[in-house]
Amino acid sequence: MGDTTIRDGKAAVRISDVARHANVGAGTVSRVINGSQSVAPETRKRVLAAVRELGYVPNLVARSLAANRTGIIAAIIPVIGYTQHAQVIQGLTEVLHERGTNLMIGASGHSPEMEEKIVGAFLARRPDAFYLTGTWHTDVTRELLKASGLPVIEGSNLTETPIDMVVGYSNFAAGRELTRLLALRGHRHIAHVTTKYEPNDRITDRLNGYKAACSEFPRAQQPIVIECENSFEGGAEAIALALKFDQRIDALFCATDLMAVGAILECQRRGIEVPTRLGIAGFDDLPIASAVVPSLTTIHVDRVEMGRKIAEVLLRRVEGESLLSHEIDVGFEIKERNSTFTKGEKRRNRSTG
Amino acid sequence: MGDTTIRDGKAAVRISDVARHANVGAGTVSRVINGSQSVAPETRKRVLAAVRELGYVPNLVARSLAANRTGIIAAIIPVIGYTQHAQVIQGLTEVLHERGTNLMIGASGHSPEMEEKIVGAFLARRPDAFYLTGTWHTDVTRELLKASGLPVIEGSNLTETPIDMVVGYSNFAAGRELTRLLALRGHRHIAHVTTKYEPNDRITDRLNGYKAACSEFPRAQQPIVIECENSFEGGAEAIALALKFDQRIDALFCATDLMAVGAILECQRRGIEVPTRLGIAGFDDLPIASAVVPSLTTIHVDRVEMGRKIAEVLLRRVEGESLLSHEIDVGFEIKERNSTFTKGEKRRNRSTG
DNA sequence: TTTAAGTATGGAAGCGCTTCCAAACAGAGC
DNA sequence: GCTCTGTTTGGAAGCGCTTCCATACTTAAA
Repeated sequence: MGDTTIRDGKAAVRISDVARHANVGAGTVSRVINGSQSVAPETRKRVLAAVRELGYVPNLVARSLAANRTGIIAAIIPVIGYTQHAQVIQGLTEVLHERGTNLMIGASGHSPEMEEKIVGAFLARRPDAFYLTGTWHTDVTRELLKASGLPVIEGSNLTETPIDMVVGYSNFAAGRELTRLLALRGHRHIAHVTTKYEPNDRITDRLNGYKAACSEFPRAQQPIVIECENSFEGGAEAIALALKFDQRIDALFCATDLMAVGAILECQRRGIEVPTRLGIAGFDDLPIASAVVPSLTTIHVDRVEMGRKIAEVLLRRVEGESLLSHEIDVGFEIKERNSTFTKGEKRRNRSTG
Repeated sequence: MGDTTIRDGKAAVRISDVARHANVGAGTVSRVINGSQSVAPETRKRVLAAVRELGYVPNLVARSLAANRTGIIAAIIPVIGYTQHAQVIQGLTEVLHERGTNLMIGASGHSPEMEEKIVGAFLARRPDAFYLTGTWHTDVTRELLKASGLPVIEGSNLTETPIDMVVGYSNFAAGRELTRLLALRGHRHIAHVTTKYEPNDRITDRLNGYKAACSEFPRAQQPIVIECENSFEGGAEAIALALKFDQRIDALFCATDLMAVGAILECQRRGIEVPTRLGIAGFDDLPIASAVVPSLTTIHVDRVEMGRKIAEVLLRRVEGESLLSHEIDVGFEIKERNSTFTKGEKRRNRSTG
C-alpha cells in the first residue's frame, strides 16, 4: 500500500541500509549501536559514519520485539491534574529520559476497576516495569502484575503486603504525628476533615493516624470526622459543618491541602481568626500552602524526588539487579506554619510505624 | 537465556497457540481479533473460546511492527506538574484509553532544545501522532516532525504557520480583551505582569495583546511591563515592584493565575484593598482563582475538553481521514470576578484575531 | 613452523504479529 | 452437471531488529 509512504513520509532508513553502506553485516551495526561486545575500532568508525550519513534512527519497536524488552515504563495515577501525582511523574520522566526509557501513562480516576483495565491494556504493550499509585488495587490487578513477573512499585504510601515493592511514606504516621503536634501546641478539640468521594489508602491511613493520636491523649478526645469533597469548596463547607457540630472545635486537620486552604479562605470570608479561634492544618504542602494567609501547617513530602527514586529503583531492577528491600521509606516532614499554634519548632520524621 | 522466564513470569500465550487450540491458522485468529474481513461465525466463536480459555493477550509490540502502527500517541508538555498542561493530558488520556490507544509523555521543562531531544527519542518509537505544547519549536523539531509525515497538533495557542495542525485559542486576543475589559470597567493605569524565566509563545502573545489594547485607548496608555518569576512568590514581588515604579498603577493584569493569586495574597498581607486600591486579573482560571478572597478575574479555557478534542482529531487523522482545517479555535471566556471593578457582566469570545 | 586461544564478523534464525496470495469450498445460475 | 462468482481459510512472507553460531583471522606461546 502506497499508504505506508504517506504515513511515514520518506521511507525510514533501516539497519540493513546502514550495513550495506558501511560494508558490514547487520549484526555488526547492531553491536556498534548497542555498544555491546567487541567491534574493531576501525569498523566501529565506519558504521558510525554510515549512521550519520544516512540519518539512521533505530526502530525501537523492532528492537523491542527482538530484544524482548521495550524500554517503556508504565505509570498509573488517579488524576494527572493533581499536583501531588503529577510531581511524582515529573521526577520519573526526568530520570527515565536520561536513560533512554520512556513513560506510558494512564489515569485511573480513583477507580480500582479502571486501574485494572489500564493495567490489562498496558501489559499488552510489554512495558519493562510498572508504577502504581497507592496500595489499594483489585485482586485481578495484583494477580496480573504478579504473573507478569515485572518489577512493580506502589507509591505514596507504605504497606506490609506490596505486590512487589513500595516507595513512599507512612500516611498513618504522618496523620498521627501532625495530630499529636496540634495537641502539643495547645489545640484541644481537633476535628479531622476527610474526603467524601475518593476513598483511598492514603486518605484512610491519615484518618487512622488521627484516630490513633486521639486515643492516646490523656483526656482521650473522641475523634470528630467530617466528610467533604476534596476541593477548595469542600474545605469551605467543612468550616460550616464543624462549627455547627460543636462550637468547641478549635482545630481542623484536613486530609488534603486543597480542603485546608479552602477552609482558611472560608474563615477569611467569615471573619474567623486563624489560628486564634481555629487552627487549620493540611497535608501535601502544595505551593499554595506557603503562599496563603496565614500560611498553612502541613505535611511535606518531596514527591519529585520520590519519582526520581522510583525511576532509579525500577531501572535497576530492569537491569536485573535484585532488590535490597521491598520497602523504601522516603519520610515526611511537618511544616509548621502560621495556621496553627506554633512555637517555631521544626520536626523531621521517619515513618516510624 | 532462562532470564526470559524470569522477566516474563510464565511464558506468554502466542497467537499460534490460540490458532492450534482452535484448529485454525494464525491468520484467522488475527482476523477475528482485529474484527477485520470475513470470518465464518462458527469459526469466530471457536477462536474467541480459545482466546478466553488460554487467556491470550495480543503482543502489541509485535502487532506494531507488523502493522506499521503502534497505537501510541506522543505528547510533550513543559512541566507535568502544571495544572493547565496536566488538564490537557487528562482529557487526552480519557479519549485515547477508550480507543485502545496509549499515551507516551515527556516534559520539556520549557526548553525547545529539550523538546527537540524528546521528539527525536519519541520518533524512534514510531508513535502514530504527536501533541506539542505551544507553537515555538526549534527548526530541527519542525523538520523532524514534518519529515515523519505524522499528524501533529500544537496546542494551547494559535499560529498562522503550524507544523501540521493547531488546537487552541488566541492568547493575543485573550490578553487584549481582558485588558480592554479592565479599562472599560474603570481601571486607568493597568500594568502587565509577565514571566521572567519561561519565555514562550503563550505568555508573549498575552503580553502583546495587552500592548495592543493599551495602544488603542483614547488616552493611549504607555504599557507598563513587570517581569517576575511565575509563582505565588513572583506575584507577591510584582506588587512591590509595581508600587515602587508608579503609585498611580491601579490594576495588575498578570499573565498567569499563579502570579495573580500571589499578588492578591500579598495585598492581603500589606493591607492593600483589592479591587478598590488595586485591581488584579489573571489568566488560566486555576481552581484557586475562584476560591481566593477576593475571587480572581481571569481567562478561562476548558483544557480538559481541549485535550479530548485533540485526541479526537488526532485519532481521526490516524484513521486516514483528511483534516478539514489546520486550525481549531476552542475559544476562551473571561471570568469576571471580584478582584477587579465589575458590573457583573459576562462575555464569551471566539478568538477573533 | 605449528598450535591454541582469543577476537572480529557475517549471516541465519527468530521475536509475534499482519497481510497478501492462492486454494478450497459453497451456492447460484444456466 | 458445469461454470462462475464470492466467501472463507491456511500459510508464507515480511515488519526491523537482536543474538547465536560458525567461520575467518590474529597473535602469542611452544
